[in-house]
Formats: sequence, structure tokens, C-alpha cells
Amino acid sequence: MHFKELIEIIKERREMLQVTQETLAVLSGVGLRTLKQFESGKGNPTLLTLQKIADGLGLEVCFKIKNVSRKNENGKNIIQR
Amino acid sequence: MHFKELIEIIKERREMLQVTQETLAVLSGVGLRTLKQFESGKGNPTLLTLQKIADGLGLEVCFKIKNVSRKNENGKNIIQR
DNA sequence: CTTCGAAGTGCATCATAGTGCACTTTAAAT
DNA sequence: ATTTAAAGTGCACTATGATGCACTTCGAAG
Repeated sequence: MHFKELIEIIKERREMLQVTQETLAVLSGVGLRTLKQFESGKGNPTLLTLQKIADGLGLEVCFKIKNVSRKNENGKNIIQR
Repeated sequence: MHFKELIEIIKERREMLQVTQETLAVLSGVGLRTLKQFESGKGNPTLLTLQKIADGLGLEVCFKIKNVSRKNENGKNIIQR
């Protein structure tokens, strides 16, 4: 999951919950400036900050096994694990 | 997922793949010192760093919807979403 | 066009993440 | 006990994340 996708998820989630950045900032204990920077794609938050933000939205940071896929002769993915 | 759990996953994954910190450091493009600090629970890596490390292990950072569960009278979880 | 709330940005400060280097500690093998 | 590889740590420096404040931009409602 790339940086932008992660940001998108946070933004969408926040908007889905109809929460403003300001509210989320308070709610998650992260500075408003920090949140703004992150959502506008300018930041590189620390794990702690990311966790606080996620937490405030009922999300949690986790790892997923990467999909190491290649295409076969038919252009279809060969799922590997 | 808490800090320690995330660290555990990284460590386990690395050991499962029989890779040393040194190798992973090179492989992921993160400084050895940084990796050491993280794995020994002393760091607070930036998202970028975390992604590099995860990447080197075939993992990716993602979000999961938190399980906001309570116990019912029988001690069983009430799954909510 | 004006108003107003929410989001984005420039600036400055403080704290700390990232890093290399050298040294220590740990644990396993001989 | 010695050796050796891998992991952990103290120190120092640079880069940058976190934050507040004030100002700008954007978009929707009037």
C-alpha cells in the first residue's frame, strides 16, 4: 500500500465519519498542523502519529503479506504466497 | 495493533526468512542503526522507514478496521462494525 | 458578491528520527 | 575457554517531524 493510498484511506474514513480535521486532531491527540500536513500529502508521520490518527478513526495499523504476483501468458495474475 | 506487536511481526518475519538485520538493512535501504533501534523497541520510525522495512520483507503497511467488541452476558464477543 | 467553515500554507522553534562508527553483549559452535 | 556472527548501545551530527500561530485558499450557502 503506497503512501497516497494510505492517506486516501484516512481521508475517506474521516469524511465518512463526518469529522473535521480539527475534531480529529483533538480526538486523536495529534496537532492540527500535523494532521493537515499528512492529509495534504506533505508529511511523513512517525508510526506513533500514524497510530494516533488511525486510532481516532477506529482503524489500526497493520501489515499485510504483499501480493507478489506476476502475469501469466494470458495476462492474468498468478497469485503466489 | 500495538507498537510491540508490529515490531514482533517484523522480527518474526525477518527470522522466518532467515535474514540478518544487516542484510535487511541493505535490502530495504534503511540504515542498520535504524533497523536495530526499531527492532529493539527503541525507535519510532517514520512511515517511510516502516514501509521500506516492510517492503524488504514482502510486507506492506495497511489499515484494518478496529474490532470494537464488547463481551455479552456469556462472555462472548459482540462483534460490531 | 459576501460570509463562513474547513482545508491548506509559510515561518519559526523544539524534539527527535536517521545514520555512521566504534564498542559491548549474547549465544551458539568448536 | 575461545571464536565468531548477530544483535544491542553510546555518542555525535544532520535532517526533518510535530507543533502553534497567523494568513490564504476554496467551496458552499445566503
